[in-house]
Amino acid sequence: MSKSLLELTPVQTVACCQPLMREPLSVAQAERVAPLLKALADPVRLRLLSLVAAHVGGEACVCDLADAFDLTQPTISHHLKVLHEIGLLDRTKRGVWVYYKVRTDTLTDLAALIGGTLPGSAR
Amino acid sequence: MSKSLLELTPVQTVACCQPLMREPLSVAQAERVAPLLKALADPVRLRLLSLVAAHVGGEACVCDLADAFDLTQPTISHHLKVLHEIGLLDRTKRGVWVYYKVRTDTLTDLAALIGGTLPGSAR
DNA sequence: TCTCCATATCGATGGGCGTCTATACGATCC
DNA sequence: GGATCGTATAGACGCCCATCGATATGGAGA
Repeated sequence: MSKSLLELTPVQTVACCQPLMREPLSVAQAERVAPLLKALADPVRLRLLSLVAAHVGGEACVCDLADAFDLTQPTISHHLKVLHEIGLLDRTKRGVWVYYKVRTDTLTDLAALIGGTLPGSAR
Repeated sequence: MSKSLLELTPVQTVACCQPLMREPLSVAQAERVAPLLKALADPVRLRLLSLVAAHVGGEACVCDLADAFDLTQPTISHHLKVLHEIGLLDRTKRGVWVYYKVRTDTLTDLAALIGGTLPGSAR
């Protein structure tokens, strides 16, 4: 688990209710979460993340991904770097190829913070 | 529930697993979700949302919120407008005051898309 | 070693956005 | 109706960022 990333206490995470909704976020918390959301807040990066996750083995190399977009290779590489540096993608080099893999824990923490883990809790 | 907002099928929502991780997001889906995340991806707006949610009755007027920030009133007003227009805040005018209220359903849908609704599903 | 291929870095550019000041709107009260 | 108070809009400015073309890096094969 990546408690350190969002700095959710185990209680907050386990309590299974929206920390965002329970008590006011501190300035520090907000400034730590915002960059993560900013990294996600791009159509290309959302699709990249989803493509990587849905790929066989949960990982994909750049060559697998670039074809899905009408963008240049440097641009794709840039987006992958953003996702990697923020902690949403793991990066592994095997031979000439670089494989990216989704860090599910980060996404899970983020979702817990945003919406909690209540299945039918819309009220 | 606001299925229409993110356009999650009931199955995707109920299936309670990360749609983002299950199959590649369509271009249309990504372009619909990204603005929502972009609206959230700002420290001030995160804190605004959280302040509104944590306020008594789940709603707060601008005057309650502005004091928590070192920003001008128009700037706060601008951020509230962004959150309102994207569907994260409801807006009600009572007399001279305007009250904002968090739309929990939108947040819940978003969280379901990002991380699913699995309590301890980090893997 | 030379070449080729996959990926990353660099520098430039155009557009979007967070913030400000100034001002407008609209409701309440005297 | 005029003053006042809460909130929103308008316009301007500076910075960040998505994208590009050009180039660098570095492993694999001949």
